[in-house]
Amino acid sequence: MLSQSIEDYIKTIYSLQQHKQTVTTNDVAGRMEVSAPSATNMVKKLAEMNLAQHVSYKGVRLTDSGIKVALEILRHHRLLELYLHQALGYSWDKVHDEAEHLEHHISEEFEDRIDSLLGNPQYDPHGAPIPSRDGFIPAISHDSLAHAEPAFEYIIQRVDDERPEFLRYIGDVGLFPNVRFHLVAKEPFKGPLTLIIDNTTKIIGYESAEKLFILRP
Amino acid sequence: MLSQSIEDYIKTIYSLQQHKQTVTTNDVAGRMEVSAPSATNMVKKLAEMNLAQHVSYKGVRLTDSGIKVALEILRHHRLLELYLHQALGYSWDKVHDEAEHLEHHISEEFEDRIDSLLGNPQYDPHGAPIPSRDGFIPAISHDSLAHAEPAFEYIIQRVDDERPEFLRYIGDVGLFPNVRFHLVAKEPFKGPLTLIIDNTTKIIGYESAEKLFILRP
DNA sequence: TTTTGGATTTAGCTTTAACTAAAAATATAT
DNA sequence: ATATATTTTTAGTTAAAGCTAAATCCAAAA
Repeated sequence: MLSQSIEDYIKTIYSLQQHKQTVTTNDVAGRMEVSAPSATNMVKKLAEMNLAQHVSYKGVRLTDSGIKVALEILRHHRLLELYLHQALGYSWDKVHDEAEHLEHHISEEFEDRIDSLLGNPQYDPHGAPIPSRDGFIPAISHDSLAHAEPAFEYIIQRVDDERPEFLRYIGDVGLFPNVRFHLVAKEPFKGPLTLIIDNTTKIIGYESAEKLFILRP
Repeated sequence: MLSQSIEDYIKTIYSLQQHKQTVTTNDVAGRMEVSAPSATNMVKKLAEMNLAQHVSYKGVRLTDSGIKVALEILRHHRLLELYLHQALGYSWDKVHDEAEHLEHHISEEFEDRIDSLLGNPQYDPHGAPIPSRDGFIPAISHDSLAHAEPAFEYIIQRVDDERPEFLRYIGDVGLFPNVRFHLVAKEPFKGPLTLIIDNTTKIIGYESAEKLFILRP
C-alpha cells in the first residue's frame, strides 16, 4: 500500500509530464506546495521504488508502473467526482476537493460499485476522461476554444480547470460539457470571444477560452 | 483537525468506557493492537488536549469534549455503514471495514448529504444507534437474548458484534434487526437457545445470543 | 574562459506515532 | 510483612515526511 503522500506526488508528476516534456523536481515542489528538498527526497524514493526515473539535476519521469499507479488514482478521483455530482447532488465546483480527500481511501469494491451504479462512465462532470480499470483512457479533444475558427458551431467537451471560482463563473455563463454554441467572433491579440448559447450572446476572455476543449458537432 | 490516529484512540476509549467502569492504558493498547507505551503516550497527549483525563497507573476517561469527538466519529461511521448498505448494496458484514477507513475523511457536507438521502436515520444496518449532529443517541435496548425469558415473542433490535464471520453466520440463521421470532427454550449453564423464526426452528449458542439485543413486540 | 545567478541536492533538524528495553508502581501470594 | 509477579510508565530509537541552511551543479553573461 502506497502512502497518501506518495500517491499525491505520483499524481502531480503525471499531470506535469502530460504538459511538459521534462519535469524538474522544482516543478513538482511548486505544484505540491512543498519545499524543493522535500520534492527531491520523494522523487529519489519513487526512483528507488521503480515508480519513476530520476536523473540528478535533470528531471523526473514516471515509469510504466508509475503511470499505472497514476491512472488508478485518477480513476478513483474522477469516478468519485461523477458520483458526488450524480448520486449526492454536489455542484461541479465542489466535487474536486471532496474527491481529492476520498480518492486515497476507497476500496476496490467501492470503486467497482460506484462504477456500475454510474453505468461504467467515461467522463467526469468536467468532461475529463476516466481511465478504465485496465488503464485505457477514453478519447478526448485537445482543441481549445481559444484556437477555434469563428463562424462555426461547437460543443464543449471538457472544462480543464478545477478552480471552484472558475467553474462557478463558466457554469453561470452556461458553458459545461455537451453544451452546443455558436462562435460568433474572436478579437485579435488574445482578445475576447463572442458566443451565442441558447440564443443568448455571451462574451468570455481568451484565458477562459483556453480552458475549454471543444468538438465540432 | 485531529489526526486519524487521535480519532481512533478516542473512538476506542469511548467504546471501552461504555462497557467498563475504569479503562486502563493497557485495555486501550490491547484493543488498538499497539504496544502499551504507545497507548500511554497517546493517552497523555489526549489529556494535554483536554480530550481525556488520565491518572497515572489508574486509568483514562474521556472528558466531555472527548465524548463529543467520539460521537461525531461514531456518527460518521454509522451513517457510512448505512449508506454503503442502502445506497451501494454492500452486505452487512462488509460495511464496517469500509466505513472504518472512510469515517476520517468525509466532510461535513458529505455527512449532511448522506444523512438527508437516508432520511435522517436513527440506526445503522446492525441496529446500532446513530448519534445526532448535536450528540443525542437514539434509545436502544440493552437486553440481550441470552437473558431473555423463554416462551415469548421478541424482536431483534441490534446485533452488537462487527466480525464479518459472525454477521454472516447470524444473518444466515435469519437474525437481523427488526426480525420477530419466538424463543422456545433455553438450556441451563449457558446452553443453547431454541428459536422459531418464520416457522423454522433454529438453535444458536449462548455466546451468540449475548450479542443480540432484543425488544418485546 | 571565467564568473555569477539560479536550480538542485546534501546535511541535518522537527514532528508524529510507532517500537523495545528498562525502571517504577501496584497488586498478589507466601 | 515481605517477596514476587504484573501492569504501567520512562527513556531512548526508528521511519515517514516535512522543513531550513549550506553546498554543489549547470547555464547564461561578461
